[in-house]
Amino acid sequence: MAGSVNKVILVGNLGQDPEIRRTQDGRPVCTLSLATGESWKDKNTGERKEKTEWHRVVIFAEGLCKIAEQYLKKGSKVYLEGKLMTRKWQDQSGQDRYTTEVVLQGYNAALTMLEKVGAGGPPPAEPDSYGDQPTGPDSRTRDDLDDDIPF
Amino acid sequence: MAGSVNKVILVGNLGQDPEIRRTQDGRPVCTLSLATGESWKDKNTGERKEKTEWHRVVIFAEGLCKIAEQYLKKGSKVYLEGKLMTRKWQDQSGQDRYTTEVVLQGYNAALTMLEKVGAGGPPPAEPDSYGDQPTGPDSRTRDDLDDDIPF
Amino acid sequence: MAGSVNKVILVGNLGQDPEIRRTQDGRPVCTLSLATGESWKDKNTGERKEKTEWHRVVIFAEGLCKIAEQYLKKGSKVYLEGKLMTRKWQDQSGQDRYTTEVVLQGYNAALTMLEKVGAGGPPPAEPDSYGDQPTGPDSRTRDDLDDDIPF
Amino acid sequence: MAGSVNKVILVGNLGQDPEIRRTQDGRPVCTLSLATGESWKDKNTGERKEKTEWHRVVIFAEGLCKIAEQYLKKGSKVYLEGKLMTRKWQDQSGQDRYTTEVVLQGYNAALTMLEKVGAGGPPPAEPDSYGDQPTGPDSRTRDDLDDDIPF
DNA sequence: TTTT
DNA sequence: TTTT
Repeated sequence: MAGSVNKVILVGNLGQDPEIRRTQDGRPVCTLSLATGESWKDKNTGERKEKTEWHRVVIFAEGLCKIAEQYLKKGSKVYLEGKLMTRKWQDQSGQDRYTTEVVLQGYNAALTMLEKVGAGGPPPAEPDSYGDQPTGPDSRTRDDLDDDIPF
Repeated sequence: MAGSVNKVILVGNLGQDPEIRRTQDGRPVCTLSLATGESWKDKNTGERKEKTEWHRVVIFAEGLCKIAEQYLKKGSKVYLEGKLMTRKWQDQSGQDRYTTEVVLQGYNAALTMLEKVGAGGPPPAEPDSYGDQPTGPDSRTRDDLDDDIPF
Repeated sequence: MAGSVNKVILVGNLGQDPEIRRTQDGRPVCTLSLATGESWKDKNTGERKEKTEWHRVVIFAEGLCKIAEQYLKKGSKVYLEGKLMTRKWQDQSGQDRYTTEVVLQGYNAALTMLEKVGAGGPPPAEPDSYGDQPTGPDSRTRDDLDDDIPF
Repeated sequence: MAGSVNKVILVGNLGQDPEIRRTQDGRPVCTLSLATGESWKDKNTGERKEKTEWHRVVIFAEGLCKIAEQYLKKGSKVYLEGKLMTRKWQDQSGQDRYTTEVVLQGYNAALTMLEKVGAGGPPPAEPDSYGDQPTGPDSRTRDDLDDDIPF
C-alpha cells in the first residue's frame, strides 16, 4: 500500500543471549527477547507499580545479525528500529495462531548498542574493532555502503 | 524499567469503522483495525509484490477516543503513536493465547487525521464512504490539554 | 560516535514546489519547504491559537529526489524521515552563520506521499495560504557537496 | 495546522552540564548541548571518517527539567523526544538571525537516561531514594500523570 | 563541548 | 528472561 508507515522504536535490555539460526539458503536470522518497562503511581493507593513488556525481535538484516551475534548478550541495552509483522502459524491441534514480532529487515532497520563495548561482559577482541567488520548491507552499521558522506 | 522506550509509529488506513466500547467505570475504549503495506520487486521474477499488514490498535486515551469516534471511519488515513503491549488470555479450551496490540494511552500517545474532514477526493473502493462526515477539526488532538504554549 | 541516534519525523505540507538542483558531478539535490503546525487554547483568554513551523528539508538520497521531483508540488502532504544537520556558512560581511536542515541521505531516510497521486497541489479553498512563509535564512547552493548515497 | 507531525528523536551524549535558567514567572528552562555522530568509510581512500553533530536542546517541560537538573551532567547519555522549532532574533547589528532548537514541551516530549544513575560520576544524593520521588531518576518522566494503567 |  |  502506498503512503503508509510501519515503524517500531525500542530501547531496552536483552532478557537472554541472542539466538542465531540460519535459513535454508544460509542466511542468518537472529532473534532477540527485549524488555521494556514502565512505572507509574497507582491513582488510588499511591503505590508505585511496574510492568515489564517483552518484545520478540527478529533480525533478517544480515549486518545487524552479525552485530547482534558479536556484541550483544543477556542484559545488553540496545536501541532498535524495525517494523511490526504478524505471522500466522498452526499449533499442534491445527488451530490458527498468530505471533506479532518486531522485524528488522531492509534499509529501514537499525540496531545500536547503548553501552560501551565490553561493559560488564566478554568484550570483542578489540574495543575499537568496529571499523574492521564487514558490517553488512542493511545495518545501521552499513559503514561500507555509507561512503563518503561529506559532513 | 528505567531507561527504556516503547514506541510504535503507524501511518495507514482503517479497515473498518472504529469500535467504541466502555469500561465498567464508564471510560471509553476505542479499537481500530489499521492497514499498512509495503511493496517490493521480487528479486528473481522481477514481479512487483505487495503485502498488507493489519494492526490492532486500542485507544484508552479519552481525548483520542473522542476524535476517533467523531472523525474516523472505514478508509480514513491516520498517523498514530502508541506502544506495543502483549496481553495474555485464555481461549475456549483454556489454552493460553497472546495478542499484541498497539496501545494509545497516557501522555505518550498521538492520533492525527491525515485528510481534510469531509475531503472528497477520489475515494478508492467505495465512492460513498467519504464525504458525508460531520465537519470539525481534523487537528492533532488533545488541544484542550495543551494549554498556553509560549511560542 | 557510537551508540547515537539522530532522527527527525515530519508530516506536513509543502509551501512551494520542490527545488531541484544538481551537484557538479550530476547528482540531484532536492530542497523542500515543509510546514507543520500546532494549535492550542490560550490558558488565560481561552482563545484558540496557531503557530506554523517551517522546515528546510534537503534530499540527497537519489531515489527520494526522483519521487519528490515527479510527484510532489506546492501543497502536497508528505511523511518524511531524516536527520538534523547544522551547517556553517559566511554571510556577505564574512560573519559565521548557521543553518539547520532536515537531511534525507543514506539508508536512514524516508519520504512518503500521503495523498493519492494527482490529488496534491494547492488546497482548493485557499491556494495562497502557504505563500507567506518567511524566506529562509539561506538559499545558497551546495554544489560543493558530492556524496555517495547508497541507493 | 491540522494533520501534521513534528518529532525529533535523539540519542547522544551531553557536551556539558545542563544549564538551568528561570523564566520571569519562575518556571525552569533547561538547555542541553547534545552530540550525535556518524562514521563512514571514505569511498576513495578507505579511510574511516567521523562527524559529530551538535544539537541545542531546550526543555520547557517542568518535570523533565527537574530530571535533567538532578541526574544529567557532561557526558551523560540520553534518549529524548521533542520537536523542531526555529526562532528569530536580532543580532547586535540589528540583523535577523535564526536558531533552530529541539524543544521538549507539552505532552509530546520525553527524556530518558540511558545509564545507570551514578555511573561514572557524582550520583544523586541518595542511591536509594528512588521510590520516594515523584518521578524516578532515569525513568521516562511524568509518571505521576500516567495514573492507573489498567494492565 | 560529548562519545567511540 | 532483562533492567532499576
